[in-house]
Amino acid sequence: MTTARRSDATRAAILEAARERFASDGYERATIRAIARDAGIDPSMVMRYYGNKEGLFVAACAMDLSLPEFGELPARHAGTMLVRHFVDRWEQDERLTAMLRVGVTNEAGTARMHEIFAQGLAPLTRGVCPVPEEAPRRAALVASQILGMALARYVLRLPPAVELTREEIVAWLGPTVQRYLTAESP
Amino acid sequence: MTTARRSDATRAAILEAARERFASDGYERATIRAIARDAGIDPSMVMRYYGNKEGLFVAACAMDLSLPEFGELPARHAGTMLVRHFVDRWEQDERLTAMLRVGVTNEAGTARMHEIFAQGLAPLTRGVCPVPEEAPRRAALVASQILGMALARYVLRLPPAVELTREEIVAWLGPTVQRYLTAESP
DNA sequence: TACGCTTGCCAACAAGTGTTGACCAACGTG
DNA sequence: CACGTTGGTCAACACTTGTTGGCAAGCGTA
Repeated sequence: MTTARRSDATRAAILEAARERFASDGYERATIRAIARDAGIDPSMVMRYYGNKEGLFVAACAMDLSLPEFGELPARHAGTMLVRHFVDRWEQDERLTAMLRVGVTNEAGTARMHEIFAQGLAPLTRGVCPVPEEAPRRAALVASQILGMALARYVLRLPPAVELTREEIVAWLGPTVQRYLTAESP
Repeated sequence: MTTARRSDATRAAILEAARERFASDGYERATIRAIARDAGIDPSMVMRYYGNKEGLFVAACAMDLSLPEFGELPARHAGTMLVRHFVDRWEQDERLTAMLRVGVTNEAGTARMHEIFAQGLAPLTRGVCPVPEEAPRRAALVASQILGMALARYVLRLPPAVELTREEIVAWLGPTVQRYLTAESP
């Protein structure tokens, strides 16, 4: 356990500003100078605390990959629950949008997305889908639908996608994800 | 009709190099210098022929938004046909990947995606889906699934998504899109 | 041949980038 | 109090970016 430092407030301000900038501007356009300005400090502080820009991104998007345990829950509602869980998180955690935006243009971001997919989503499907060796493929299908909605709604902001309510999204995507998880291979 | 110019070969080389760079690097990292180097000419030529970087992007991604006519075709296969059509185009036209990558970080790219959605996909759903005023919402759902697969497969390159065959994609996503188009609202 | 237009290269500009090191003030402990 | 450590600013570096203007060579026409 690391003891509290006098600079913890500054460090936190930097991380929050970085998350906002990465989420709204992407990796290249989120400049260290702009982030520092938002945080109300000098750009050189960012370097001192996080080494370089990539280190800052890693720190700003660090999170545990733990997902809720679906193993014990009724497999027939896994789709709906998964969609609801992701929509809720996406609404309240800028890191997800930041990672999606950065994952498209930055190599480290792409790698992090692969990691989250492999360690977060793929194992989870293993417990739900019928044939174990089909799990990665089914996880990819699920990812395509969930990331696609995030892309349309939070990044591209297509008006009809923005206007959907959370419950509408759950009602429409839930059965899709459920089918990708448990329906027999076509 | 514009008459042939002596520089048409160079212009075409620039556009092709630009498409490749935009598709693989995104807007910011696709520098004019790199594009010019790929095309084997001086960066200043790019400026002369296309004005500025944004003009180059517009020219490189210009295309007609016409989609095949689905109005006359059996509405019960519209989902499968739409998915097959998009997968085929995506495989052979770098402009689509370029537009997706750029649309995530660049404002002009986002605007172009809105345009393609509004003028390309949305009108097409109007002829297929039951209630006309639901057409935009259903088009957004379709877009989320199709763009999501493009994102996972061509941009993020999640291994299981890359390994899917075209026919597998059609077989899995076809029914999803069909449901988004024609199933009654949940 | 002489002229104007096109094609192309070269060198440079101004602005912005990530990054670094010197320097100052405040704090906490001996 | 003196002193090392920490938090912070300032100015500058080296580099890359989009963009511009000048100049030479080639082409077609008169």
